[in-house]
Amino acid sequence: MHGNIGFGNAVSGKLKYRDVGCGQIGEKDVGKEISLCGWVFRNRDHGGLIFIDLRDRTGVAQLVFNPDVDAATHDQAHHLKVESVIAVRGEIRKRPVGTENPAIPTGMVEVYVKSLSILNRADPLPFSIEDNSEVSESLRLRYRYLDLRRPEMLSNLVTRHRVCKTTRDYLDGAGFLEIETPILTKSTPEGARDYLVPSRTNPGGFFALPQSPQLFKQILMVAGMDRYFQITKCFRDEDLRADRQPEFTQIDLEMSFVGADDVIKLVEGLLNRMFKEISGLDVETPFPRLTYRESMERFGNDKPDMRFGLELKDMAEEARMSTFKVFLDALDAGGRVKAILGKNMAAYSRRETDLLTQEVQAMGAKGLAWIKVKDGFESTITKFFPEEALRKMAEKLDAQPGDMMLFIADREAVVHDVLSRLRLELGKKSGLIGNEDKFLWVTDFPLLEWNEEEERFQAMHHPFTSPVDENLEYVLNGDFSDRAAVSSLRARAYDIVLNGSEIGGGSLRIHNPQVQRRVFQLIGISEKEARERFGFLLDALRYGAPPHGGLALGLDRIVMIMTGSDSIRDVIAFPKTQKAACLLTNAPSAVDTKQLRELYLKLTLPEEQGEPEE
RNA sequence: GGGGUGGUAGUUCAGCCGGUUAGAACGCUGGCCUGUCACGCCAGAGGUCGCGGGUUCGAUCCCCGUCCACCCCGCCA
Repeated sequence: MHGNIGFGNAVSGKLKYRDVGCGQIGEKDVGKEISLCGWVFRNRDHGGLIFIDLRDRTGVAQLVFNPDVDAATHDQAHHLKVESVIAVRGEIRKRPVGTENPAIPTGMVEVYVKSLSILNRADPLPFSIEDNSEVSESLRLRYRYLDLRRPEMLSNLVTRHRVCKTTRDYLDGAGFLEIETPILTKSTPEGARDYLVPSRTNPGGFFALPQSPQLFKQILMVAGMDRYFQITKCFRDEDLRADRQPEFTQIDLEMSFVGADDVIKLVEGLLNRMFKEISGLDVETPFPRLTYRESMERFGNDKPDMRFGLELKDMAEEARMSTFKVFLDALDAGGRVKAILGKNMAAYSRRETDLLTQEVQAMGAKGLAWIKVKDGFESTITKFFPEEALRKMAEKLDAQPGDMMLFIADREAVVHDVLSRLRLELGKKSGLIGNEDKFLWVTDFPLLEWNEEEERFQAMHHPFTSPVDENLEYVLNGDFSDRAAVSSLRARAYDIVLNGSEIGGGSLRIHNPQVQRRVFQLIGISEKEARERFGFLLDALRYGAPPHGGLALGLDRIVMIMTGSDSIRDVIAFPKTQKAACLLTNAPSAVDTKQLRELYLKLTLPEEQGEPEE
């Protein structure tokens, strides 16, 4: 339980509600007369003696109502409803020998209640306040104030608070200023869909809620703030997942006159301290680093879970030794043949391998090739391979008898995508995932990625990310029609990955207006467009912009991992559903036409589904 | 936008291969109980089977549509 609350000073008018928290009484207090407040957690009415567990944020205390102490109070207690809020006054006594409860911190003592006042009588609850209750999520969200009474939810919010507190302490100590940036801001072109806010005072004009404070923090660097941070909400109007909310919180920071290593070192220090102070874990720094390229080659994605092996192995050489058309065709078409180890999967039945094949097909692969390793090699495709190739492949994968080798041959993107997902699944299934937290930096991201639909390049990180020094000359003077050259540009960007989850990312920014213009050009933003959308940034870069860079950490995801939560909703006090609705307040909801008129808005809803009228 | 899982008492679930009175546990209400801690015992109340339509003599069950929650793909620089 968190912190020592100054309950002794909690005075409202002349009435002193309570002396301490329920969880704070102990043997040291035996003999004292005190006041407690809280919620009726459990009610054990023996007719004569009545035991009530009184709960507040600090814990639980057992109250005893004895008719011999005060008959009227005892009678009152007889009618107490669960989750009612009460205040009691009574004497702390040691529990009789043999009736102590070692399961709770206050279990050695109990409060003999002399007087009781019911501050708020509770109706029967829609669900009970228990940690292990499996109530439907919609009910929990609708009655969030009840859900949050569960100790587990409280504990999650306490952890969240402590992450914020540690962050503020650490960054303050490192010379950072906490500065707020606007929530009503300008719509950005690249990236996620914006949440829009119409402007009454500027008819037809819209604010957007920030997807991140990116531009403002860069402007703060130009303003000479040197080191900025903020724990702030970001908004993205995209579809939700178990670890994604439409509004989420970032620990956002930016520093002047730094290189990537400075930012990385600072963040390693922050995370190290967080995990030490909150989880009691000593996270080793510096964290390992992988380049994007290496991460893709070895794990198939840019946020590998480093808690287990099962690395992807390139099998092009062995495939070339074979006469297996599927592999050869993939290679000839410029694709890849790679494999992963299926630990202890040689016993798979035909049915099971078929199921696995269906799975990878659902992920986008054309098929799955497999070779079981027993005394020899067993598969319908071994006949296409010389013995030497089979042995080499087994060696690369460190396959032992009893294992199975799993191959995907396709375009590189498909091979990596499918195998990385397969790797995760196999890791989980085989119980190979260790329980030690594994941090990782992924560096040297491509500057741009090709967008098939729009047939143009777009920024992989964001358009303000600096290219690496070696690419600066090309960015400033090169010929952008050379797609291969443009594709190979790399960014001074870095992501921080924890247990296979991207918990943050950042970069060194462009602080030269000419470079910024050329990058806009690369991603197909015209001079005119750049002016309209980012004129203020381009201007700022002309009036003394220091080299700067920073990073943003996903607070919700960090707290999720620290608390072992499966859902981001369990670490947010008032989260939204998968449809981005708030079941507590019923937002979003319709507004009346007067409000719309004031904002110069007219609705054009799809055909009415309410009244089936002709 | 697509795929999947679920929706039956206040809650968590069972059930009904279409049939007359839809069950359990917990909770709730009343009673009994002076050492419990998920107290115990006895009795009782409690249902639009998510919603709309269809098939049928008859639908909680079958069919179609729809809404809600969750998981995933697309999407999320």
